[in-house]
Amino acid sequence: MAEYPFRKIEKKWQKYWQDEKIYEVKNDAKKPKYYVLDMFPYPSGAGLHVGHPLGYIASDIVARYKRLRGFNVLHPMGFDSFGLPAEQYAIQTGQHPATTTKINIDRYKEQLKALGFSFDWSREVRTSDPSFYRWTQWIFSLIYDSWYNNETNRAEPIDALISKLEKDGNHGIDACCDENTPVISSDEWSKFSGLQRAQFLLKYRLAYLAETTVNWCPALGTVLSNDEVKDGYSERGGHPVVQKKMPQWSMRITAYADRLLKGLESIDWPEPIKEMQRNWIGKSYGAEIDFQVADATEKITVFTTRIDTLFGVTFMVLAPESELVNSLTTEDQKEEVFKYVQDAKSRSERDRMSDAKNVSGVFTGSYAIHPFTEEKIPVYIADYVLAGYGTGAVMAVPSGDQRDFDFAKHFDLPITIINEAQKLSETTADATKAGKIINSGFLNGLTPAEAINRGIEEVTKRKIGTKKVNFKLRDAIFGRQRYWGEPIPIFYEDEGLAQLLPNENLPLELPEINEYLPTAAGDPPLGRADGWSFDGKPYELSTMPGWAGSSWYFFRYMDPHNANEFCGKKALEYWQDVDFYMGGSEHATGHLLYSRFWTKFLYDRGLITVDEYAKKLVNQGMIQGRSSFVYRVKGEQRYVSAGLKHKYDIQALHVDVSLVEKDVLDVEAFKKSLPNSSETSFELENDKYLCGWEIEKMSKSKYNVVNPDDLVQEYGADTLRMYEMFLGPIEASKPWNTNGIDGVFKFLRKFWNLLHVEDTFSVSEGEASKPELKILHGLIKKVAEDCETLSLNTTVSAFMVATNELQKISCNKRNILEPMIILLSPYAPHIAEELWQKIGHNTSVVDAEFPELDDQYLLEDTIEYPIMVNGKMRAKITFGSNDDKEKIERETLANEKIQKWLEGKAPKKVIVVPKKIVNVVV
RNA sequence: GCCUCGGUGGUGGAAUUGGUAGACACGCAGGACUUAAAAUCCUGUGACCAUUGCGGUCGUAUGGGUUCAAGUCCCAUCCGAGGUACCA
Repeated sequence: MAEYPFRKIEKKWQKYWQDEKIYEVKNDAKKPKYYVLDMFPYPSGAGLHVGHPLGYIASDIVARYKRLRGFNVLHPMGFDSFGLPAEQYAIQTGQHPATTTKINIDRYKEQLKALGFSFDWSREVRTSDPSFYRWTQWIFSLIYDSWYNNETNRAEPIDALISKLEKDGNHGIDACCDENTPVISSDEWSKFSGLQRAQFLLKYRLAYLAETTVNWCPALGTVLSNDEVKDGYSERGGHPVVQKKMPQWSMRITAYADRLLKGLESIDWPEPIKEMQRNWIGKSYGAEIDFQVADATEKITVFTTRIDTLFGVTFMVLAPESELVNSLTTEDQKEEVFKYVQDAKSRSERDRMSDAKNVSGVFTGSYAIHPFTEEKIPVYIADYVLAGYGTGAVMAVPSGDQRDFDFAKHFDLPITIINEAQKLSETTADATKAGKIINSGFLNGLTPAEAINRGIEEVTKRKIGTKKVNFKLRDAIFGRQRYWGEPIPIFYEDEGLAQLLPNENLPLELPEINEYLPTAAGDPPLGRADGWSFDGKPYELSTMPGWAGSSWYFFRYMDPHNANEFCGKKALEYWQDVDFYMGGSEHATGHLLYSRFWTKFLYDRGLITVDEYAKKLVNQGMIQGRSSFVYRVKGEQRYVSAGLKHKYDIQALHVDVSLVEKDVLDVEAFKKSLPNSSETSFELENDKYLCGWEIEKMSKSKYNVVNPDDLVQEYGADTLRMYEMFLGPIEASKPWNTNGIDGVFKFLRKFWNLLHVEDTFSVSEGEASKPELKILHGLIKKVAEDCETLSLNTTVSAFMVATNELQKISCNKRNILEPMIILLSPYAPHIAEELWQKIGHNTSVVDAEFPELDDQYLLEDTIEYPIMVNGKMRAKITFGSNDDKEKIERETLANEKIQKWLEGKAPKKVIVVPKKIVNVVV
């Protein structure tokens, strides 16, 4: 068998593809378009590991497949190159983030090119490139210059709002805006000063500056968005995060909450992602109800989704941050309340969460009056009520809500049953919606669903409440107190009035600074830049968050070199949207939500033709590492094999996976890596040192990182590509394991040898036989189906089977092998290209046509009929050829044959399954 | 706690959606070639029993159910992964 010279082949074709610009794609309106997109990577210093390319390989297969199918395929790649790690590195080393970013990008590109992807590198984008971020800034300006009109249900230019204000004031304007926006008349508007107008408009702008409670990370010296905080720690670096009030640039994503929710119905995204976005948006239907405070003018407004439990309310609770706290606290309680509120303020988000099980709270001294029973109910303050959700106050129904229940038990407050089906224990409430309402005045006898409607009706009638929809979604904080991000194109007038930098001054490029730390005064790093001002008026010092550039980059690929627009009209009309988007599910509530938001915004402003940018999304699973362990006897320089470890008191240590093959440690190599190797001894089993293993996240510190470069060197890119697909379904997370890669390599070598005799290329010109055609067409069908449904792992198996079969019958016919090369090309492009050329073509295999499927070869020439005896399938009778006109005849025949077969068997009961027989497809 | 997926040989995983479970690959065992090893090729490989009769029994986390027929559908339980969390 001839060797398959993968190293030579892969080098040769990668050069050819680059030199001949094979993968460059034109905005060619004659062909139907297909846009295959990968989530662009953040170029980290560690380079690619084998987990990264999984998605890229799958999408590359789809891209190549679609190209064979006659589509004009856009398949670009770029880099999300602003971000924290480069800046952290800069702080430590003083190296400019741009420098390290460039080094990392070069390495990524080299690694990606070695894998033979069909990316059109001429369309590469980098978010940190001024020619790119000038358009990120431009979009920011546009968002700043817009407001959300609830009547038309879309974003509109702020000018439209201004003319409305000039005419009628803001009375009757239904818009998304700051909650505390006063109603003003046109007269008042006209009397406003410039500053007042600007401040007023900020309440409406979709990008706005406002005093907000933010997630502040002291260690990173910046604010973080909700999705960047995990369990009270920063996602990057794992530093504690606290709540802090400060003026911040924000984006009014809440204006789009409903449309972001509704849009999910129209896109083919994985259900878990949609579910996560739904939960994140968190729409809930309910009502707001006012509770009058006894002997006072104040009212407490609460939001509830369970107005049917209204008569179960026995107390009320305010958030510590609630504005009502001061006015409702009585003189006696002042000290206690003050202490509690201070305490709540000083605790970090993390502390509050870890403390969730401990019930805490304090009585204000005030009472509210239940609107229906007129009873006096105490008003408490507790930190389980969140200031940021609903009204920051709740009506507590201890019988139906666990938190209220715990609180009531702790403070010995009454608990009223309001549903006949409620079953309370000493420790649990029951939120049932099963039974009928009891003890509830006019709601008695209704089901909870009926009672909710009836309740809303009643409070509306009495003008003490209204139907209300609430969202969990918060506006997105847009400023970051960091250096390595897009500067926000805003400068400030003398009175502190924010002004947009005129578009002709974009891009506003990042200035050079001497150090990447906050200034002595605590300002962001940009405060260090000399002359960071527009005509002497200081620029905004914070930069944009990581998600800014990634929220629209997919449009830039359509027209990446356009110097006049973010993307040309023609390009947008042609490419429209992404047909196939591949990436990780970790971006569900970050990038994947923000980018939908920006898309809807751009759509509203008439800049694009779609309001969802990705028709189909596929999540590739995460590839975990398989860490290997050696076992050292505690206190000794002695290592024992895994099977013997139970005999000793041992310590498990990570060992570099490159020293381990099939769980057997290369003892000599391991010895070399130890400092005092001469004193080290090893206890083996069966002359081998066996390692233990564990599945963990792939990371440098666990010594379990498998680098694709090594595998490409050893087996070739084609083998690695097919092996990664062979590993299992693309969506599944799985540990990396190189053990099976030999099988795939053998397959490619076998395929190579179908077209070679010894080292000489050889195909025959004979007519293909029916069995040969059957193998080919079976594979055509399989590849086509699998590329559409993305079950790429089974395709690799199908290739192996087909190749084995062809080898067995020594088939080397051109008519069979030429189409097979085309079928193989999306998966193993280098070998396909080489064979394609050898078989006599002088164009690239990417320009080939996908072989046409001829069903006739796939029809069975025999049909099997099942014979059931006593409920078990006992036999199958095989007969007949597959001709349509014989169908009926055969069915009759089937029954006859079955009867005949049964003769002499004397069965007790015979069931012939008609469904199956009828269903046999001819 | 809640939501969403999952649980199939020694391992990764197939199974046309209700029709002979375990394709394909790894691993393992045996054989061929070799002085030998590696490489390569061939054969076997779910478990148990019978293997001088070509077979039988049990098997898709567990327990029930529907059906002539269940890995697949229904109910309950257990376990694992991911998401989310005082969201009223």
